[in-house]
Amino acid sequence: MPSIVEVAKRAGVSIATVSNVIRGTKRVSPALQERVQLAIRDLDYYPNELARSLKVKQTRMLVMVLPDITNPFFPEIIRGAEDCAFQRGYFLMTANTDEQIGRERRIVSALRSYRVDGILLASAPGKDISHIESVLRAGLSIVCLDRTVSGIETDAVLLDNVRGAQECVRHLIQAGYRRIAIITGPLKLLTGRERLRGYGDALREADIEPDPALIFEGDFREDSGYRLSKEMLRRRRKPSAIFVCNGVMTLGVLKALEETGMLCPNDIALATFDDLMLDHSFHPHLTTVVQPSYEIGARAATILIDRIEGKLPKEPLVVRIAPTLIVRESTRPRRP
Amino acid sequence: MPSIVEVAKRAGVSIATVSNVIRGTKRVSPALQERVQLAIRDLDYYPNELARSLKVKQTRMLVMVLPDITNPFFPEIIRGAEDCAFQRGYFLMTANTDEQIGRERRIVSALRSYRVDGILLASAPGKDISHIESVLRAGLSIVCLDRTVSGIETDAVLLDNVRGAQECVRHLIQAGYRRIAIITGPLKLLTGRERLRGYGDALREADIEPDPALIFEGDFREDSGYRLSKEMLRRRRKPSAIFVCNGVMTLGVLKALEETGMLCPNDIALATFDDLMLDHSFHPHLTTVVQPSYEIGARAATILIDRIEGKLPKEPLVVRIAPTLIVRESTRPRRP
DNA sequence: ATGAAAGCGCTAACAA
DNA sequence: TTGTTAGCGCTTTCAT
Repeated sequence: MPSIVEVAKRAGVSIATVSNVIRGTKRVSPALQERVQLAIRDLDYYPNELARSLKVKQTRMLVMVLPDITNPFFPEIIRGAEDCAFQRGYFLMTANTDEQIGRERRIVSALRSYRVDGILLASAPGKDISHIESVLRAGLSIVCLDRTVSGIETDAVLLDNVRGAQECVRHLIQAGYRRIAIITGPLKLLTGRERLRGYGDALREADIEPDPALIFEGDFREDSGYRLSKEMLRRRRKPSAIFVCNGVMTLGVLKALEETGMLCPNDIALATFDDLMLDHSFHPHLTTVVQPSYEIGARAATILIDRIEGKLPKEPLVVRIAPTLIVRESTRPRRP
Repeated sequence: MPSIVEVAKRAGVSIATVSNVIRGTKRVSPALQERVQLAIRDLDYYPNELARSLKVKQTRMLVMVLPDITNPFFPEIIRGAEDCAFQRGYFLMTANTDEQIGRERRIVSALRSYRVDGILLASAPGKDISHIESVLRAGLSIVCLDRTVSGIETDAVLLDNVRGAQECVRHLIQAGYRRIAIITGPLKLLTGRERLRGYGDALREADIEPDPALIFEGDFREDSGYRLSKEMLRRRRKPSAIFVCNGVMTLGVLKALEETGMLCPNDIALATFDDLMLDHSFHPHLTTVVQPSYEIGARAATILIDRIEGKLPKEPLVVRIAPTLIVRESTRPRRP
């Protein structure tokens, strides 16, 4: 790999001149420009970003740290963030923690050593958040995504979970359902708690007292959807509708319904968070709270870069993004 | 961010000593070790990997470049590669090209400037592959994944596509189907061509002459699955079975079946590449050629690192991974 | 066992 | 306009 010195030699100029034509920092005569460009091409020269970063103390590198790259909810977020980063001259990559706080710590440490400019973080749940605190103290910018790290004050882009859940359950009520069960996310996650709150709000709004026997705490994984719905369908007093708090769990619920031989929406209505591309193939099509994932990613990246570039006031900025309810057949109005 | 100098000062030693205790390169007396560790902790010091990399000319950074992070086929590959990389002391991240060769070029350029040690590449299709050639010439290691870049000789980990398709179609034939249609991938992709070949091989093996009217060239996207199966189902002489060459297109096929009111497997049998987690929710469960994605990722990373560390003979190493056929209800044996 | 110092490839302040 | 040079934070050779 040639260095700037070799380029300079070949072009017969100083390294400062090479640097100037590359970065356009200073005026360089057309003749020299030409010669330098030629040398660069001839040598197939790529500036060493490590050296540059070392000098200017910024890498223009951003990393999105995700808990579970397998969750189909994330890819669009990445795309949104990537597009935004690129437009503003940053480079964005992705790293995966597998929901393990230990891996998250390791990754964050590595990113610190690589001196990335900023981190987009959907944190794995865990009580030991010292790695986040210390990275923040060190002056690295972090924007939380989808979930916050509790106990940490930082910029964040979150879905308006309460509202999404509320609108969805409200719709179920209007469609004539009253015994509405919920399969929540883990209640140690803010996301989990907020969606449960929206559920409760909608019920009380319609003067229905939330029934603890209809509240099932899942963990956002497929198996919990399966297990919990099996359990609820075994009961004598079954619910007339289920509201599932994320898409992956819904896969489990569908499996349980199939095994139980229950038909949706005739035997039981179903509404869920997250579109999983199932709408095409699964029958009936599911009523869904859709998150604008691309926008979430783009907003988060925008805030991160604004923060890095010092364009934001000191206080943490927390943005709530509104979801959209898409009504489909799985919640067809109930025959009276 | 403190530097090694500050650590040295605080510990009252030279920077060489600090470096030695961090890297364990040389013996350091326990007393000094202690003092250095303390200083590191006190200052919350993270070694500057940029500076280190600049000096030692390696970053221990690997990047997987993917064409479409939205395709559920990739996440497991990432996990496999990540685990392997981590075990061997490398750090792996992911970047996304969106199937656009232009983006791929930009990303590869950036990675070159960042001086990453190696690239795992599932290349976007495109005829201008100069960026790959030049990066290879520069001595950077690349391992191709899932698809090769045609015209380039480099290490690769590929699925045994011919065999996967052949076994699948062979199974259909044994189950009593004879008019078997195929929805292929883009035939400009090796993957697309190989799966078609396996299909043909299986037919000829059973003395069935492949019928051009049953061969439909798709593009691995959902819409082509939808469109092409609509078209074939409109024909007077319908096929008795469809073999779909990837999972995403199958979503489209299912949609078409539903709209046409055709039932599987009674009206038509269905077999497909790639498990999309649909097996739980979609009825009937689909006969599938499953790719061992995790293993593909892990193998690729292993080869890449071995290559980087000079442990491989000079010739490109091409590994074929065997898929597994999982037979489910969608290809139930035909009533005679 | 410890330290001094050169140098990795670049930018930017300064000189010419 | 162009060039010289110090220095970014680290590793490593060579003295001590």
